[in-house]
Amino acid sequence: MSEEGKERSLNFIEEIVERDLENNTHSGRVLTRFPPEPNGYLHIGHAKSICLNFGLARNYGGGTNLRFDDTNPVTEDTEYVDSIKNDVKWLGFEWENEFYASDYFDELYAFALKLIGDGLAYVDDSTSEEMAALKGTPTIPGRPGPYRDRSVAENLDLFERMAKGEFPEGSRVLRAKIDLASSNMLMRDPIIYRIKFAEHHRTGDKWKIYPMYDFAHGQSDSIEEITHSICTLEFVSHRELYDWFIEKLGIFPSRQYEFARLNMTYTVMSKRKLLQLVNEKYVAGWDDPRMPTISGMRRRGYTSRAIVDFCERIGIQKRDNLIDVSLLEFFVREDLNRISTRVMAVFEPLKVVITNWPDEKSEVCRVENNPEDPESGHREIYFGKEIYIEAGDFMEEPPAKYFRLKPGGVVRLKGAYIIQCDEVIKTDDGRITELRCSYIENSKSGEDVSGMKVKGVIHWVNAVEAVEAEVRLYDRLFKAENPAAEEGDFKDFINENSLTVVKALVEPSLLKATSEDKYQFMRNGYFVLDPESSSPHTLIFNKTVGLKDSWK
RNA sequence: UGGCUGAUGGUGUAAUGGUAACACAGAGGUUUUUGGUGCCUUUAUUCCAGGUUCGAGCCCUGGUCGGCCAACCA
Repeated sequence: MSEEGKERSLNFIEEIVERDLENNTHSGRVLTRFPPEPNGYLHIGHAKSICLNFGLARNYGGGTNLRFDDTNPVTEDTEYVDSIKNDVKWLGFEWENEFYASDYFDELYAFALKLIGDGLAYVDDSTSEEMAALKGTPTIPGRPGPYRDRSVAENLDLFERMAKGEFPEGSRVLRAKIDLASSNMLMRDPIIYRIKFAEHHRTGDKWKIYPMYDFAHGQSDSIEEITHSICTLEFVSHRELYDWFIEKLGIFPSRQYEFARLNMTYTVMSKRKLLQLVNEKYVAGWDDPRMPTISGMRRRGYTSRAIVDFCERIGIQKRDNLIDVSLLEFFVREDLNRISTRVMAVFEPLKVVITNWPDEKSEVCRVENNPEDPESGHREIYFGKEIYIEAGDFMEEPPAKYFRLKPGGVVRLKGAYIIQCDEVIKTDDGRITELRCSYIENSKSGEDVSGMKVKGVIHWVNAVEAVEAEVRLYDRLFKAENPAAEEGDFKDFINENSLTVVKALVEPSLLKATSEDKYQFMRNGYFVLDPESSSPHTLIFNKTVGLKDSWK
């Protein structure tokens, strides 16, 4: 993937992998995993993790398991499983195996039994308040509770009966017996199993007890013989526990490494917050084009290539970061510029009548589909007596250096003729309703022998063949650069103008658009058909991102 | 006030004891039948204080500042 001749420097995880390869750790095998919890849709932060995990495997001849971390039946659902699989595939990655932590519930249960047998786990009947009180604080060590020294036999009996559903939810837990005085709070006898009677999306009502993250994740890694288990920084303090279980259980020594999660300006990146936006209807759903979700970005017209390029550019590190969303947009534009079909669409139509054009005459114009791609060919559009231009492309009293249309001025109609503005028609109250222009006869695009030099080129649509379309314009979802870091509720910083809907007139070639096709509405931005459209009668386009605009 | 972890332009990322570089963003120019693209130029960086060294962004010591940890979430 790196440019030839010049070697890309390795990030710290690649260095670890290369060192392991050199030392023949795990016989030179590299197996990573991507472990989402199916309780929400994937976002751009997950894309970073996906690119890391799958990219590592790809570069070092290994594989990546997709493993759903489904240990909490209360929040998880198959809808999320399906969306996650779809998003990973769309990003262009293939997993070695599709696994579920719930596949391992029997083994995990056996692991718990072993710990109890070894005197390393016990059943605690305390309430969560009592437990919290006995746990101490970071500066005050915890104290043992009354159940800590139960016999192995009693623990075994109680735990088996928990599993059978003999005790009510929340009445007892299984805890690892480690060190109540540890400076790491997670080592102060962490809960490893709790009672829940909820229906699990895969195991149904088979289980009445479910393992906690710390007693499922690392063990799942071990069972699959994952060599490099990569997660985000907030799990650093879990690593001590992760290693403790591997040692006490005597299972495959997977190793955990942590990197900084992605943060991006003007959005939020936690599933909890995104779920709130969905549930409280601030957005239309997880795939709302304003969401930082993979599905939202896809619907908005972002390409997987742009997202993958972005993830590669931002790198992997351990320091906290807040990445400028304009970097993502740069990669989106870069990709779209080379692949999108150029078309014309007018958002705020201003009627132009070509006075010296014969009434019924329609003339074909041949326009390039994509100047960046010689293979893309041309298409035909028709020029006629009555057209629409963008209202903003005409100014009655323009500032200096304005080189679009003005009274008495000339402008090139993209792909067609040069016109001159002869007359401005207004209502009584001064509103401009129509322009009367004349075209320059021998100035047609491609066969221009007029000798005129025209600085301005504007887009247009022919009144008789233009098609109406709804266009959804998006702005950032939040007004604050880092809403999650602001004081108070992040929702107070929602940008209430993040969606603007306009009616546009577009060229008829758009009638056959699909949501796979990427378009550039010339001089405006990149657009994609929304899946809600039912062509040909309700065309709906999403604005992916605007063109850069150096005119102000 | 415990433990863990981190600190390089506005934002990211490199430089692995030897000239602080690349990208984005900003500014300016040029080309252009998109005020797009391309091309060129430009602004701006090692948290602080000591130490080791011929030489420190990098190593050592001490500070400062940020993040994470006291869910029957992951």
